[in-house]
Amino acid sequence: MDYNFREIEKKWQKYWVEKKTYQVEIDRSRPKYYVLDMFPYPSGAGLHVGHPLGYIASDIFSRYKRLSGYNVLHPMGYDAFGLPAEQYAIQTGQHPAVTTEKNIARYREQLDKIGFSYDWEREVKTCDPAYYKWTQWAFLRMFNHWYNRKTNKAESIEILIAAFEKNGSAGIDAACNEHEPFTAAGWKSMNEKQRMDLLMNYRIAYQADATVNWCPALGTVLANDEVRDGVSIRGGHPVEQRKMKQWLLRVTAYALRLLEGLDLLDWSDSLKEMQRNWIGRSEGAEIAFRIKDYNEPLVIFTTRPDTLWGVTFMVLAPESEWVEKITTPAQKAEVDAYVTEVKKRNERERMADTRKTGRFTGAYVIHPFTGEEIPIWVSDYVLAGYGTGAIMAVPAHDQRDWDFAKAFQLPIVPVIEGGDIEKEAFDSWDAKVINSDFITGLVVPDAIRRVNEEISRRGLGTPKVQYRIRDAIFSRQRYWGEPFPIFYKDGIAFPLPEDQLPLTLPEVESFQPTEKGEPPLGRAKHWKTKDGYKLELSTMPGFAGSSAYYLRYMDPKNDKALLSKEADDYWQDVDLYIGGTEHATGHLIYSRFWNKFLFDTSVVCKDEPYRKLINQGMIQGRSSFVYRIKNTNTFVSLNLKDQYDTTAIHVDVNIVDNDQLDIEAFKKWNPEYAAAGFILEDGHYICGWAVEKMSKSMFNVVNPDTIIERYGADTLRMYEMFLGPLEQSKPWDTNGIDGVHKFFRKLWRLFHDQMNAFRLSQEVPTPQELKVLHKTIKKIRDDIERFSFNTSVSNFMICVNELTDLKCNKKDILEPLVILLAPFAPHITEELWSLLGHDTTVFDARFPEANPEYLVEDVFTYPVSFNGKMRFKLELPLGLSPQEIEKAVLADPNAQKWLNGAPPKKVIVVPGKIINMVI
RNA sequence: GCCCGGAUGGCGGAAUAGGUAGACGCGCAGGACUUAAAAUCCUGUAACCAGUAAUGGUUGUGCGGGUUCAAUUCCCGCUCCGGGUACCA
Repeated sequence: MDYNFREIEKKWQKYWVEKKTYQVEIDRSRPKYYVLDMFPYPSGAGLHVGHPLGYIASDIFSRYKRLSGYNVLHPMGYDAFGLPAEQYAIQTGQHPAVTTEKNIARYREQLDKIGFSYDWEREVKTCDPAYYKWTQWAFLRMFNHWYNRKTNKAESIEILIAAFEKNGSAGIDAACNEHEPFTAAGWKSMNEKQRMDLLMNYRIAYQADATVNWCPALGTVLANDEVRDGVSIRGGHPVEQRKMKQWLLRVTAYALRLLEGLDLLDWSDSLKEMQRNWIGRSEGAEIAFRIKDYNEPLVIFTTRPDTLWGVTFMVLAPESEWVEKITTPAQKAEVDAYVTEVKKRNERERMADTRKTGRFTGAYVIHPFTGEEIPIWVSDYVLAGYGTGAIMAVPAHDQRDWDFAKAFQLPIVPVIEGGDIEKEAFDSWDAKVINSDFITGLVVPDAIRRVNEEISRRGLGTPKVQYRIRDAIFSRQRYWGEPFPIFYKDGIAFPLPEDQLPLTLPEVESFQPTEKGEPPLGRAKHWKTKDGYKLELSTMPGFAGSSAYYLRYMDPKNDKALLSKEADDYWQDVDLYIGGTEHATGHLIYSRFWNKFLFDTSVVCKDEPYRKLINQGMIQGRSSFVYRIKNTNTFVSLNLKDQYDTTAIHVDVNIVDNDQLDIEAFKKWNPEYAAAGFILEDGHYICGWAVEKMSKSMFNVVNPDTIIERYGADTLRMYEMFLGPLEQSKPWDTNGIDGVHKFFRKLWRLFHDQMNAFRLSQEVPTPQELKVLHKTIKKIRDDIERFSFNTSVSNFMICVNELTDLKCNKKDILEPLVILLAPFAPHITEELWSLLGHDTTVFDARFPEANPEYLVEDVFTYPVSFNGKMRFKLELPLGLSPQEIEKAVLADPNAQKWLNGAPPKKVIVVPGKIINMVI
């Protein structure tokens, strides 16, 4: 074999480990560059060819940066806590730590075969106590900080306590939960429990009652996607909405900074837009409506105060505490029954069902301007968690209110000009307001301003900004996660001292909840502090460990700090982050929040963690089908199947090559088909295909190991890039892989003679050869800089094709080419580099620069167009002026033919580009 | 419903700043080498029309308009596909 990729790849992978080629240290003589991949959750299924797509791209960029003189940090690790391992543990009794370790080993083996330049000395695993010590540490810091809205940052809780001692709650502007104001004297008179309860309203990591999906039979909180039709997917047990004490992170305090920070990031617009929608800033006003026969007003939030005169009813969320307070005795039975009914359904179901239901409470508010009585209803189309959990309904101009009004025959009063409110609600920003007292005749934005002024003046309300984003529920009633460094004394939550971290996950004999309904940690023996106080039983969610992992890579073995000042100062932030869009609103929000908190508290020097971010597209499966004639064991080839009545059956894509079925392998694949008959076309069985999600059940999973075994890692890497633009989703289709593999063989032959002996010429290259090389250098540099790796592969092919045509085997041409290709195909290039006589890695070389001198052209073949259509080509010297070019073209017999004797109306000459004549 | 992408040969895709549409690869067809096959190499390959042929012409980047000497590229209006999000007042 000429190009022996198996031997070459094994040899260099071993070399890299032995020589520690990819180990990096702080080196102030070189600029840093930090390239990060979103670390994987090590599932039991291993990697399929879709997973490495982003890793290959980031690896190419890392190697390119290294060759360009940067000190590149390119680490990898595992997001190792998580639900699948725990579910598996419940089913099989195997400890999640054991299965996780096994899966990690398998991932590592697969990753190593692809030839990545990770510095494995810096590997992190979120389930490692040495790692999660710092997750717990960050949680404690959040517990001990509050958010000061005056300074716009997190500050120590001690500062807050000092302020309380001096002035009570007066003068404090904090992101906090609602509570009664108090004086300094009041504070001083409080006991410890009262003070701790009060401070809990301020902490950035705090405990509060939150509405969750609670499954009593399983004894745990479930995520929305684990519940369907009011029962748990696993086991079919009923699930109810319940308010439960949970740990939360005050992400909302950072809403504005998370929103505004986006502007400076080099992320795709679509991703930023997703985050903006998730944060969901909306400007409006809070308006107080006096409740008839009641002292306290009902406060609502609206973005359209201009529609105040169109309000015909009010609606409360079923969970609103107002419901119980104001419902009249006559309505009570009906309302209670409704609220109970609604509470059985989770939020997701309520949102999915847009039919309007509700009940009248019997109570009324008084309209602040007209003095009219307006009925108060209760309905589940109003969400408890947004705004104040109550709305003013304007059915003429809000479709949801319109639907509700129609369902319950409530009046619909138009206050905005235009539209047909008989058919649907009407909404407009540039229409005029009607029927509305002092704002009648104003356009909507002016009307809003005017109403806001008036309600402020009369003390009815204030302009307000609402955010859709909510504080993150941070506790799970689960085993396989980070334990909280929290203990309870007399029912009060206290932080564990920092020197007792990490608080390691205890052993339990079962991963099920306890009989009392406590989380699995309730089973742990001695789950107490040294002094005998009970420790928190819930654990942290999946996003805890992934929120600051990029920082830990900078200084992974530090046992004194999350990272040293020195490491932070040198590595700073992630220059390039590559990963999937699925983390747009989870990890990427939490991680930014976490980083901003650490920034506020001077742990890190950067306000944003990920400067540039690229979302690689998903690789979908390309399923293959065989067609069985109904009620037979005979299969008919794709193009003949219409002559029969057939059933399409998924067939393992690994026994299909270029859509041709390997019939022998097919017979062995499933005993049912051992005796099958086949109707062939041209001697082959051709399979049909479809693009579907890559999954076991579709038999379309392709494992990178299989591809590497057959073609080598360099071919896999290049082919994944060749498939199309990085950010686009595309099906995995091996139909083109031969072309890439042929490229490597062709490249190999440039360096070797017919006997496969390495043979290069020392001759001085011709201008033509230099041009091919330098043209390629320029293109590859451009391609890499804009992450257009698919075109790089094409350009390498063109280069090798042209050098083959020139029969060029000159060292001065091929040596730079090797460096150019090294980021893409590290194994073959290391081999060629060493054959070239070097005894160090090719990655210590310098990336070649294009010399424009070799690219200078003296002639250009002009496309000559008539009315924009290209008709013929004309070669002219490049030095000519537009006038000379025009003269030369008009003199050409080809032009005369098209001009047909008449002079052109106009001639456009763009030197070096095009000639266009208008006739 | 709303937001964001996308649509180019038989297929994946290219065209980076409005300037030769279809680079590169696959597939397919024909040929060379071979007893044969594989591998390799060479040639051709958007569609349609005319011609034995070289060649010539017409159409053509989802659809309909527009701007321009010139549009895959910019603008307006649609269709379809993918993703995100959804009673957020």
